[in-house]
Amino acid sequence: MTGQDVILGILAVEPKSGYDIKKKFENLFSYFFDASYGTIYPTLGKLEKEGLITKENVVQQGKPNKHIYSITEQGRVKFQSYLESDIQENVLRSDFMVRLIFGELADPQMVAGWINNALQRSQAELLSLENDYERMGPNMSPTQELCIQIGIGNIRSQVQVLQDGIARLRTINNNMEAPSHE
Amino acid sequence: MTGQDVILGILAVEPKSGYDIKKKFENLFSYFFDASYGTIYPTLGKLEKEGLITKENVVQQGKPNKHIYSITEQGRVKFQSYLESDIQENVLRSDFMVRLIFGELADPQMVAGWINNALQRSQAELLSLENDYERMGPNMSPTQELCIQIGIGNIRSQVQVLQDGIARLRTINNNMEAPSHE
DNA sequence: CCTTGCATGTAAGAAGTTACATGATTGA
DNA sequence: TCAATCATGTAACTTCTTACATGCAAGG
Repeated sequence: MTGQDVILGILAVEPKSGYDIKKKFENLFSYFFDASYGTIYPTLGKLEKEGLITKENVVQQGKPNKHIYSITEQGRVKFQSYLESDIQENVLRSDFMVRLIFGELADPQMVAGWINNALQRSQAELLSLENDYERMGPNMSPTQELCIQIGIGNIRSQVQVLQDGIARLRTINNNMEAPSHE
Repeated sequence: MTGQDVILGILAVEPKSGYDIKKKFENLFSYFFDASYGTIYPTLGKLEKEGLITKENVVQQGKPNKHIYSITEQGRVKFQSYLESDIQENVLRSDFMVRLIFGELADPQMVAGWINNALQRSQAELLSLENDYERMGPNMSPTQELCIQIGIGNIRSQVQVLQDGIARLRTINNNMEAPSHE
């Protein structure tokens, strides 16, 4: 699975501009995929050259013009062949967890800061995802619901483990900062 | 955080060969970081050239020679500066979750296959991680324990959500394959 | 006036993977 | 005899990010 496959999939649902696609990544895909404009625009150009999508120039008043891309029959075939390919394993890259491995090499105050920071981020992301689910839930397909449930379950578990971990580390060693109240 | 930072960190704990470092990635880091030999060896060469590590040739009998790398004082300073840098956000790339988003564009039988497959993988990884924790737990630092607890919590949650999801989808639509018993 | 949103793109470079190339030893 | 383990490395390629470049309109 590359950016190409995902972009083609988005256009298989409905025609969109590069800007719209970026929006999709920020909303629907944020917790398990992302791509920047530096990927999106060159990919759209490439897909068009290959005949998998077509471009239409849409003039707007009061706003810049848009290039709306639509998938072709060839594009649909290509996307189906992605769906039939083997599933790639999940890849997680976590700076936070790498640092936990090296915890003994770092100042305990700093480690405490990392953990509190991670907890705060996780709590914020949990709220945000739960909010998305409430807003979009009724419009989601069953598998899209499953997807966001996985995301929410993951973060909820992470928040729990971090809270327990902070409490436990505090008893081992009085180095944890008090959690900040905002 | 790049491969460089992590490799330097591993050598900050104790001297190792490229081969040993790969082993570490497969054992300790598997669920949140990985690097191939194609990253490890060129990185070791670069770090040596920069004076952050030193190489020692170790002759072995019955086995190929090893290049054991040790961190220098300069290397330790560099690694500390990584630890003091801002934490990068977690990045997850999940082909499975991408496909769940496009579930409506795929054959329901195929979707059922994806989910059962993901469940089986998750269950296998859960067993493997729990096993690691049992084996290595007593030798782990408190923050390393926290790290593996996060990993286990994540997968456990994923298994739960997938199991519930399979049951729910089965009531919606009689397309789910019976789980295989191995 | 300043920021946000809308909107498209390029260029340089970082980072990493895959496949290739080599070769001895051990155990089944 | 065959596979796995030990062990190091290169080259070509893919993929993606960051920074740059541009510019209008609306709202506070």
